[in-house]
Amino acid sequence: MLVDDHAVLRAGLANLLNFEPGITVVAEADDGDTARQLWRQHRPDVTLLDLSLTGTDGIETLRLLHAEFPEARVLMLTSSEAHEDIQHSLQAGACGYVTKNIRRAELVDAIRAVHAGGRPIGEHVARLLATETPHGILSRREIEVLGLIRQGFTNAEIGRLLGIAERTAKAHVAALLAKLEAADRAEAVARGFERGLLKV
Amino acid sequence: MLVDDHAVLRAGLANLLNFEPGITVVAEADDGDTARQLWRQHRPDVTLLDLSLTGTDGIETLRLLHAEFPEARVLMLTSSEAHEDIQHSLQAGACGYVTKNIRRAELVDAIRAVHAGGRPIGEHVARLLATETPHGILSRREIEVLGLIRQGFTNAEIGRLLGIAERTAKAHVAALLAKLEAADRAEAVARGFERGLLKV
DNA sequence: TCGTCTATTGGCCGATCGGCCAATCGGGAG
DNA sequence: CTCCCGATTGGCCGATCGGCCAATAGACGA
Repeated sequence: MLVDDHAVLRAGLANLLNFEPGITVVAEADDGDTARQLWRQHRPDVTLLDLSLTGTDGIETLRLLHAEFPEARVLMLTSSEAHEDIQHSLQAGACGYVTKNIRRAELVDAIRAVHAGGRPIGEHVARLLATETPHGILSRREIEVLGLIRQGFTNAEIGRLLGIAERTAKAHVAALLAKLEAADRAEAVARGFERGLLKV
Repeated sequence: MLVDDHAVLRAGLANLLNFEPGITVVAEADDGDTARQLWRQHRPDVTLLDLSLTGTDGIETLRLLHAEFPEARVLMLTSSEAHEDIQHSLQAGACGYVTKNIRRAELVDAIRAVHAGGRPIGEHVARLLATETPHGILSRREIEVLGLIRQGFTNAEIGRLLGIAERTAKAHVAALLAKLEAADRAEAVARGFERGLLKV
């Protein structure tokens, strides 16, 4: 089963995969809710899932699907190379993770590996996981503050909104800037989006 | 000719299009420079171009290609729904603009329309252009500055990087803050992501 | 050709930011 | 029962920001 919000990619991929012996695309979905519904009907051996879906995002869809059907075998096929996306996907129950830059043969290999019970990680992705080491995870308070920074609030306003002193808000900002390795709040917001802490 | 950084999409699309009578994929490129080089060799009737390319981006590639070969007929095929991307693509010489959510038949129609001299705008895209009325679309320069803000650069650094005065960088920042209705650069970055001007 | 839009630059100024130092307190881990 | 961490607060200060005023030149569409 294919789950991707790009109809063009789905059509092309379906066409391509149907030529592979032993592989048949039995269903396609362009959003998470449809995907889970179709899964119940078709029980596909393998599901290719994109992260960027309209409505329920890919991670959440994966989480819900996995909660309902722990036996579902899902291979993430996405363009994101974010460390968090990989980690969250695998933690949410994905069997594998490959990027869309993968070549045709490698994708087919990965699909067969997932079907056989393996947990393939794209070569490219594996390299990412090996090298990158995030310096620290944000506390809840810091994520909350980051959400307010995103909305353009000053430290004083953040303090007022959270019922704390401006000085304390500044401390939280300083802490999250360090953890995100950001030079200022603007870069912190960008890092937040990149790490999946903030969503569009 | 196909220009897209996702090998999976190119492979699928090529496979699919080669089944359409009268359509043959003569070349594929995954970056802008390769695209222009291949165009010189193959002189394709129609070029499908994505906006997100590594290195020279899609708009710049389009601009360069159009400057060298004004007769090139390019159909933008991308996932961005940002007003700026649509406007800038058409101004840079694109014959048409469709999103990857388009269905197979519509894509084929659009390709034939471009070949015949038309300027097709995807149904979805047309609706976007008609309905949404943002306070103002960002200029290319402003988007460029926004990209630097995102990376945590100060106005002085932005000026240095772009070879302009700090004062001018400040003017660009002020302009984009107004257009994005953002209180500060942090909110501007967030708005940039929300509008699809910035990508993860 | 005219007017609009964009890119460019200047000065001035109060508000805000981010960094550095240090401190208390409560809670979870070992 | 300690130790470490996160949340909280304080003062101080140079750097940076964002707003307001005005101006020139080139490009592009009507």
